[in-house]
Amino acid sequence: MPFHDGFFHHNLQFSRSFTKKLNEQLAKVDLFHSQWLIVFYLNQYGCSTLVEISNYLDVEKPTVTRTVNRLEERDLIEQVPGKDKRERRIQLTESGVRTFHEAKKVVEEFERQLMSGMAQEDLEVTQRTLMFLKEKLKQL
Amino acid sequence: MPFHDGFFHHNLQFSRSFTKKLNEQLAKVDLFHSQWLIVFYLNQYGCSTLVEISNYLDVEKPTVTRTVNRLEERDLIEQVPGKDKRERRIQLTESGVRTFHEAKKVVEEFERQLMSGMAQEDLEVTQRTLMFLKEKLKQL
DNA sequence: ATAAAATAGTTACCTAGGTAACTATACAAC
DNA sequence: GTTGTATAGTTACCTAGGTAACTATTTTAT
Repeated sequence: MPFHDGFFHHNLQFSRSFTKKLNEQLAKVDLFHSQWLIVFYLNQYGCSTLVEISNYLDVEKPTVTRTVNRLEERDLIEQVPGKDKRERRIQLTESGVRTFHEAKKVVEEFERQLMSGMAQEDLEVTQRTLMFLKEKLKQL
Repeated sequence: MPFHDGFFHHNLQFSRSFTKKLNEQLAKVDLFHSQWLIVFYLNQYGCSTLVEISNYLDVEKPTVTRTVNRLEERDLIEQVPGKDKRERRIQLTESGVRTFHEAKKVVEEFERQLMSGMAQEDLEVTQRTLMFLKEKLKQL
C-alpha cells in the first residue's frame, strides 16, 4: 500500500478539512481554531505559562507566542504577575471567559453533527491507533 | 467527550507530528513533504495540470501554484506545451524522476518503521473511519 | 456572432506550523 | 559568590494551508 493512496494520505486530508470547517464555524464567534485551543486550555486549567500551553498542545513555543499575542491584542487574555521573571503567566479575562462559553456551544454542535452516525467502537479503535502511532513517531 | 482531550485533538497532533518527522526524513533528498506529494503524483499519473493536482491532493490552487513553482526552480519539473492556453501542463524532468526514486526509498523505509507492530485490522478501521468523517465534513 | 458564464491560474494577504539563534532570568556547582 | 547551565520567551525566517479578488482563456447560450 503506497503512502499516497493510503492511510496517511487520508489522515492528512481529514485534518486539513477538519480545521478548515472548524474555522468556518468558529468565525461565528470571531476565533480561529488555534486560538480556541488556547482559550479552552486556559478555561480548563486556569492561569498558565506559554511553556505549559506548548506542552499541552504539542506545538512549538514560537507558535504559541504568536497566537497568545493575538489573544492579548483582543483582550481575551491578560498578564498575571508572578515570581519568576522569565515566565509570562496568563489567564482569561472576563471577556475571554464569555467568548469561551460562546465558542463552546459552536464547537459542541459542530462535533455533534460530525459524530452522528459513527460507531462508537470504530472511534475508539481509531483514537487508540492514532495515539499508538503518535507515540511511535516520538521514538523515531 | 470534550474535543480537546479526545479524538480530534489526537488526530491533529498526530498529523503535525507525522509531517514533521516525514520532513526530517525527506531532508535527506532535499524535499519537503508537500513537494514529495506532487512529485509522487506526477510520476504516477504523468503530465498533469495544476487543477488536477489540486483535486487529487485536496489542496487549494494557490498552494499548489507555490509548491509547483519551487519544484520548477529546482528543475524537478518542466512545462509541457498544450492546446488550452489557460492550462499549465507539467511533468517530471529526468532529474525529477531520479529524485522520485530516491525519495520513494526514504518514504517507504519511514512508513515501514511506523507501521511495524500495528494490527492490520486497526489500520483498516482507522482508515475507513477517517474517510467516513472526511465525507461527512464535505456535507457540512 | 456575441454576450455571459465557467475554468485555469496567479497575486496578495491571512493563519499556522516549523527551526535556529538570541536575550534574560533562574538554578546549580564549585 | 562566581561561573556555567538550564529554562522561558522572543525574533527572524522558512514551508504550508486558507480566502478573496483578479486576469486570461474557453465554453455555452442566445
